[in-house]
Amino acid sequence: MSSEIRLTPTSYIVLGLLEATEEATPYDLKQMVAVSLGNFWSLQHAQLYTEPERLAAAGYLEERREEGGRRRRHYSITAEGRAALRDWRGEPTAELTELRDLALLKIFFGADPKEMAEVQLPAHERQLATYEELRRDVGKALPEGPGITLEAGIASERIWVEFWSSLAG
Amino acid sequence: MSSEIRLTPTSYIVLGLLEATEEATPYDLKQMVAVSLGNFWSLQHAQLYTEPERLAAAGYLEERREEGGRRRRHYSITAEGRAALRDWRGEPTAELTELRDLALLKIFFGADPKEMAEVQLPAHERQLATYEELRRDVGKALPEGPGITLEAGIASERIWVEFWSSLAG
DNA sequence: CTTTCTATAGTCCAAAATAGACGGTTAAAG
DNA sequence: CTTTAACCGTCTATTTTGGACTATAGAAAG
Repeated sequence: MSSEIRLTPTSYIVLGLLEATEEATPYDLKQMVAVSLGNFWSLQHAQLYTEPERLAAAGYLEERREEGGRRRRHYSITAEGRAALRDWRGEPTAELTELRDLALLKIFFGADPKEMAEVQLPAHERQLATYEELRRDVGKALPEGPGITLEAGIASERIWVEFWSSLAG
Repeated sequence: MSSEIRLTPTSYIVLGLLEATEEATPYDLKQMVAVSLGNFWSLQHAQLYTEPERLAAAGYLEERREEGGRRRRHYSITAEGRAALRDWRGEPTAELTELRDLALLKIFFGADPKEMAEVQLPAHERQLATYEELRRDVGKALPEGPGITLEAGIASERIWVEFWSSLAG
């Protein structure tokens, strides 16, 4: 049944999304990612095709393939998958936020802060506005987890707006 | 002389560090990363051995190999390397911060926020303290770029301390 | 001196992730 | 019917990760 595979964050993203939906195609997953955690954890769409396959081979998911037409693959989570997800989720992590900011990297190596701020400030303002709009529109309806991450996103964008403002002079 | 290679952030990190030092071995680079941008842009030490080789093959670096003993490789940046770095640095980017936060990911999928906060809060407090200490000790001596990124690190850690505090109840 | 310990320094491999090109299918509009 | 747009999926090359593994140099201990 299950060969040994390493479960990565990508794996848990797939498991987590499938726990909430009972069944989904990679394309469905792609859509879900796009509107939710894609905002704070980027991943390649190709991975949403290969990862479920890997997970299915290891027994964490079950695959059902359409007979006719597109022969889409539909995945659902197994008991084993649920268990793995539960274990992972239950284990708090002390790992720190990893920040990958190209603009900051350039500045570290001597880019002009003011010029950079002129480009970064509007970008972050837009992002902040998007999040706040999201909160206004669907905030109340969100499950606790996504609600909290949305707040985190807003808090962090606020900081960046402030930060780049200070450099914009 | 230079075959075509794709220059990634890793490439510019190597070029940027070498611009500041004239000459360094991969091990030196590793040390530099550890004390500076390693804080906000993680990379694998093995890359600091393979990347310079790649860059040298493409003409962006020059390699000098020790004759005796360890036969260490010493790299220095070429005019071509400097030009590439200058171009990259001069081009402001609108790309947003990419946030990879395992704790947030777990919470998104239903982990207990309070439990998580108990682990995350002290971790971020420690990190914030480290940065502030760094600023107190060497802050004034830092070049502009690293100084700004340090400020960014501090601002961002402050937010996280605040954020996790609010969840710790 | 020779062993042994520690910090230094480098290499390697398998697996996973990325970038992005490319190719098909379905449905709807004209 | 045909065109177009939205939908859906696969592929390859390259880069990155994680982490095991090896080796050298110098200092300290016997």
